[in-house]
Amino acid sequence: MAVRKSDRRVQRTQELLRAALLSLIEQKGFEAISVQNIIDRANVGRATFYAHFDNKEDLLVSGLDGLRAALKDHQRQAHLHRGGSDERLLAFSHEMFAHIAEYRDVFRAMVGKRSGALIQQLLHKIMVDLVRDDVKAMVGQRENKSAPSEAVVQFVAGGLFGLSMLWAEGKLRMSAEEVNALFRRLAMPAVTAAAR
Amino acid sequence: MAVRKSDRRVQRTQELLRAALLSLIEQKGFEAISVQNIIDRANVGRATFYAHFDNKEDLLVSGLDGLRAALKDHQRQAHLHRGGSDERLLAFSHEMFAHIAEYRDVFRAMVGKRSGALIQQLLHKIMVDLVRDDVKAMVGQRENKSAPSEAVVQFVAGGLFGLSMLWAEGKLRMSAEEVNALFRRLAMPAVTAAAR
Amino acid sequence: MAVRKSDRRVQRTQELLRAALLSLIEQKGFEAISVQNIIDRANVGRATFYAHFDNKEDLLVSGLDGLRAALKDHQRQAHLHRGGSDERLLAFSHEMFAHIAEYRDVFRAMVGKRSGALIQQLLHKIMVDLVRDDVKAMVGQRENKSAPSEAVVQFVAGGLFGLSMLWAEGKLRMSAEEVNALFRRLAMPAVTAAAR
Amino acid sequence: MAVRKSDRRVQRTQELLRAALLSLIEQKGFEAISVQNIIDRANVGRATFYAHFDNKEDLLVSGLDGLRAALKDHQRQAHLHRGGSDERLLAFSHEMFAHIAEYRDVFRAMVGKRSGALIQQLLHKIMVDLVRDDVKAMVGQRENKSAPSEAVVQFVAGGLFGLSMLWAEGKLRMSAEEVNALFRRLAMPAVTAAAR
DNA sequence: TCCTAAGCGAGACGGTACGTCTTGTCTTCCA
DNA sequence: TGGAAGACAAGACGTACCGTCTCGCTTAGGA
Repeated sequence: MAVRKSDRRVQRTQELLRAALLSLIEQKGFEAISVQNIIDRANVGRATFYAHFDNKEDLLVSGLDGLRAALKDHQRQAHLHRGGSDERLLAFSHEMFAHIAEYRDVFRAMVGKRSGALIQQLLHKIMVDLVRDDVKAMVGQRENKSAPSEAVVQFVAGGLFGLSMLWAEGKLRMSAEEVNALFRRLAMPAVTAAAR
Repeated sequence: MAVRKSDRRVQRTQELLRAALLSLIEQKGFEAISVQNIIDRANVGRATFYAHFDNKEDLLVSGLDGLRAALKDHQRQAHLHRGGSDERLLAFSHEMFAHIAEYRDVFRAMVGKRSGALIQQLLHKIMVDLVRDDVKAMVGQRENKSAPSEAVVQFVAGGLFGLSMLWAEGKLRMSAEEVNALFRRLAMPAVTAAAR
Repeated sequence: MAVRKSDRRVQRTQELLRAALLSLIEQKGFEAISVQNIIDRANVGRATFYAHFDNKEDLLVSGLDGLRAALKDHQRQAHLHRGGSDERLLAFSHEMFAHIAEYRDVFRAMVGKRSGALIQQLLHKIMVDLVRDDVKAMVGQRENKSAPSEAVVQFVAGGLFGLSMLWAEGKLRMSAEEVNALFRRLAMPAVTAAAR
Repeated sequence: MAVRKSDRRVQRTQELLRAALLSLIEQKGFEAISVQNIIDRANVGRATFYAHFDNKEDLLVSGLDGLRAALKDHQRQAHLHRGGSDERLLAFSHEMFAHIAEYRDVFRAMVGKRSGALIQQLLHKIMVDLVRDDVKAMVGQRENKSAPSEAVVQFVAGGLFGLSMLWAEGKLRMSAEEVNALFRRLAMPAVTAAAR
């Protein structure tokens, strides 16, 4: 079925809300934002907000889903096209650091002091899922009992999260390329530990 | 100056509040708790609560400070007594996993879905500080430009955090000893990368 | 000009809305009804409702106008046909109590606890107008300063209203004939006081 | 038990709210008032309002209860002290018209177009109760089947209500004394009809 | 032993945000 | 082209917490 015009209206409203949320997150962090703030900024009625989203966390999730999908896509394509298995491993990280560079301010606000538990867990989970896909693909059936792949995944994703936060805060004077190289250098030994 | 009896009364009240908070965190997570919940559980007046703490996060921080101090202490002692430098490096981790094992339920509640941003950042920060002291002590002045020690610290601490969460959730069938060994195996290559 | 088909459609829609309102008033009183309730019951679009009426009070008024007109008509005919002036005076009341008997349930809902200010004032006003026509016709120019006809009108209409409510609630075990006789017995002395 | 100071605080808050409501009723009628309006005017928090009253109607009732009690009191005293039975009958009316004269603006707002169903029913009920006490006291056991005392009560109270409204609107150029005399002249025949 | 200051429970209060509801306007699309 | 369907801005509703406050009771430790 074709997209109805009213659907486009709905789309527009949701976009307005997502944009308002992002700009507010940048301004004062996620937790300090009230629904009233969002709908004022978006020029939208209160009831309309609740017609589309359960609450502000729901709105946030809906926004991050775009990011998640984009990264997943890149990962899929990398798996198909790229060359050596070493190159393929954790290939998404390059894309990710590029993303963070582009939206540095928003990202920083999202992981900063004033952010919110949900938002952090969401970002963390996205990284975990990306790492898991790559690690599990490499390890295959040959699980190493003393280094279960899931444990390695959590370790590497946690490390990636920590590194990303530090870099986003601008405390590392590095380009996206450089920090990506660093990440891979730190993570590779851990990943290979999982396989045998 | 000697401890006045009224001080003991103050002590007792604060202890009551901390205990109430802990039991409530276990029960329904940090964010869902209201000040009213806490003072009801502790049998304490509202004004009394605010006489001792600014808000529930303040109360939480005051509680975690005990943990932080204990871990720091163990770290200091390890630096003095232990033998080879390899053994000394990240020596606090053994103690930490033991702690987590002891308070597994509370810890799980603290990092779980329903926890709260502050509490996670606090725990994360404790780990970062512990890791930093050890890494910085090892690297000394010889910073490696392509792997700045602070970056390594964030990576390792992030990895430790991820691993701890997974283990606390009980999804890893390992003893504290085993998970500690695993952590050291995963982290060591990263740490040594910082020194040249 | 002939009635166009679309006029009939309009008529039908308005009738649907009026019927829906009446049935809802009976069910839960005027104030508790929302426009949404009405258009759901009438199977009519929201915009359509507002095309025909300003709001639910407007719809109500349009419904009561029928009743008002009918009573006025009867009053006019009574003035022409009936015999002695005593008989003619307040002649509309007989018709009115008959009406109330017929729509007892709706009437009860209209004056009950859950009704609404407007609806009561409307009914009150209808009675006042009917009484006024009769009293003014009788008194003519000979106003009694100590008992102005308008005051008598308000008194008698108020009494009629009170009596109607009581009777509609079924608390008076009387026929329409009997309550009408009672009303006339109570009101007559007041009316005659106005003349002289 | 003595009145505690906190009770006085409560008292004061409730008084503030009642006063705010009254002044707002005068200004724009009962229905148009929002709870926000009331608490703004009274300088009171929203929660405080709901701690004391269920909603704005509840607040109104609590205010009118004062009036009701005052009139009832006067009625009781009149029954004790006054002379002949004719004088005693409906003796409260004198007091009532005086009251209305004093608070003419508020009263007018209360029965006017923009008032509200509840408020009217409340005032009506107060009058009905006052009239009933007097009529029932006079009639005693000797009920007249063709003119049940309750019917007479409703008729007289309805008449009183109508007359009061007209007078409060200032359309009758009469003193409180004169309108009271008029009321008694119009009502007496009806009352005596109830007794035989 | 009495008395005074502090610690405390209880809870009223002004305020802010929540998620729900209704209103009246406006737009889209179908018959 | 008129009407059903329903999205929308506006704003009130009653509830839940917050952090401040006032109130008396209890309890201590110095007089």
